[in-house]
Amino acid sequence: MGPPDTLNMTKSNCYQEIFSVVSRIPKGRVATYGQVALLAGLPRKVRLVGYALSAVRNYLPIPWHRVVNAKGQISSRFEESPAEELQRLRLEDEGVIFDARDCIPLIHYQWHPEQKQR
DNA sequence: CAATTGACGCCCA
DNA sequence: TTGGGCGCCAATT
Repeated sequence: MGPPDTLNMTKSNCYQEIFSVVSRIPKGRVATYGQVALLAGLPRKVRLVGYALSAVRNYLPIPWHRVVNAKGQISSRFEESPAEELQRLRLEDEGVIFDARDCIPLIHYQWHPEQKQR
């Protein structure tokens, strides 16, 4: 079971695009699922983003924790998952502050890829 | 091959 | 303001 450093579980270009976008989110910033879908060129396939992220493995260098829903909250998994807690811890570790309603003020933390780094 | 399932987002009551 | 419902469509079973 060679731990692949490549996304060998990726079976489509959709996933590649999604992971590519997520990988560009800077530390300490967040992007919404809809935003990622848009940037990946998949305007209405918002749910596919969440689907793709669920396939991400821990050893893969993808900052999946920087993707939150449109309200700025950490999206609930199917069932209560430690991943949700981990996501919050990672974000706080990057300097993201949650408000009293467990929301991340997108007005302040949302990523704005002004110029595509090329 | 057909049905079900999502780590969502938007609309409307 | 908040909650419920529906649309999206690839992936999975």
